[in-house]
Amino acid sequence: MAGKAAPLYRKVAGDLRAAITAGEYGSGARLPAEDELARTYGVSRGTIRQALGALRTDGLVTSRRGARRVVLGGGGARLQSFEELRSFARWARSQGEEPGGRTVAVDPGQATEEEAYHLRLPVGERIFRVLRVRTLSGVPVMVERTTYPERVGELVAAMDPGLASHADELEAHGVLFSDALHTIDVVPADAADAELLGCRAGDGLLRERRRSTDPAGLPVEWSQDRYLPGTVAFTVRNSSGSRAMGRSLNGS
Amino acid sequence: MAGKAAPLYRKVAGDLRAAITAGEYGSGARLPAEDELARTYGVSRGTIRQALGALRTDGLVTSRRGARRVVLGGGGARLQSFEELRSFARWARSQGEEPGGRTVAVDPGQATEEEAYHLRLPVGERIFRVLRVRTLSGVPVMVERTTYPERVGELVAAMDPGLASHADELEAHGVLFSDALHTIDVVPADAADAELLGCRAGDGLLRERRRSTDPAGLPVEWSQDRYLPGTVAFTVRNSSGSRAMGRSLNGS
DNA sequence: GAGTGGTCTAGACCACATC
DNA sequence: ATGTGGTCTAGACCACTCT
Repeated sequence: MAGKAAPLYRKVAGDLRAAITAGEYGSGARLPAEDELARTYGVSRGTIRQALGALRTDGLVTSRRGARRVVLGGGGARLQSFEELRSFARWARSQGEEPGGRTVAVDPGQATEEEAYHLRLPVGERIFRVLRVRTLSGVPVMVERTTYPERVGELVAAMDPGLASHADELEAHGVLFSDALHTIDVVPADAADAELLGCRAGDGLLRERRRSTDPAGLPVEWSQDRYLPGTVAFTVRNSSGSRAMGRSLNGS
Repeated sequence: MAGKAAPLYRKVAGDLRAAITAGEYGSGARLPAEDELARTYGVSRGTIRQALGALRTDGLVTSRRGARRVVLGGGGARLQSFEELRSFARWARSQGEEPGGRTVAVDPGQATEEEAYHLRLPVGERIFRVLRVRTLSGVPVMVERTTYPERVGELVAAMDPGLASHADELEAHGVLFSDALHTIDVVPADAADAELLGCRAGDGLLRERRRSTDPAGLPVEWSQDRYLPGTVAFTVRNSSGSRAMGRSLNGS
């Protein structure tokens, strides 16, 4: 079964990515020139540039006008290359971990001002609040509090409480996750966190708040995840050219 | 004095960005088609696409084949748009805060295995370790432990201990920061952190570890910053198309 | 001065959304 | 059926790096 034909530039990017991680181009090595790559792959320079652009935002190579591109990545060691927007379950599987989830509560309700703001709904609109505990290989590592707009919440409410991945199930129902804005900080565990995660109240937890939207720009979730210290870390790459990250004051 | 001529696509991107934040296109509004923008700006469609690509990675607009682009950003409210790779001092100033710094210690030494790995140097190579306390409006908010390769460390060692921005000074000496890989997690404060930040040992601190490289791909610093809870949060955007972020196991 | 990446153009075809 | 964005081509000129 042939998959849906990938664009040319993705094939080229995949090839180069593989060549780099396979060690054909070590750290600090210089890539072939764009014109040369265009000849060897039999495509135009524009396509090569599109592929190299992807490697650039992945942080695998640098580029500066006038000089050959230089390989940045792993000096022999593995530097995990992260793709796309990933749900907890998908990320866990990609790490060779077994993701689990237990839905503690699903409550319909009316949007507070904060929820309404993040979901772009009128205050008081019907929403669903879901509280879940997420596990890796059976060990609780994260508490997830998510607010869904009604149309999405209804789907979630109907799911098996032990389902490992809500995201997969939602996509099967046509709810797609396209863009997300994340805010990461530290917050003390409250009583509920402490009980669910088996830590002490007041312990510092790694918090990720996230608003996700579908391809049309409609918010599909507003979530607040709290991770036990030492279980996960977040990684971000950025470049002078491709702005992808920032700090912000307070946790507001 | 005319500034160095900005590329066309940046002007277009700036124009559109301004139009969006000025409210000409509210949240959910549809942008003009690429062809129309190309005509109104008198440039080719490729240039328009380059500009729109920048807005896309900024998280200002979505895009899907077949449909007009949709504005994502703030529903009337300010959604701070972060640019580029920023030093602590520059970021603070952009937030209207007064950044400060106090260099506690500068020690020449030999690279440990970890330092050597991150700076891509042989173990035992000469490096400089710098310990600084960073303040906002005079209040300590962060402890910064940075390891520099010798050529950079020598410059830092010669700087005024009260200098607010090492990055500005380094750039003036031709040391440029181009790419960075950040890892964010939570770590308990040690005795030194507690004293310098005025918290208790064991308190959870927000930790950012960072390796920065120059435009040629050479590492220029390996840093570990520890922030007092509640002082800063990190924000990240990502999309299905432009991969920019990931989680990783452990803090290793 | 030769090589290389950054920018820009003018056109083409296709897949998908929308009406 | 039409409009729109995604992909691709083939050229061009310039700014910069390297030697």
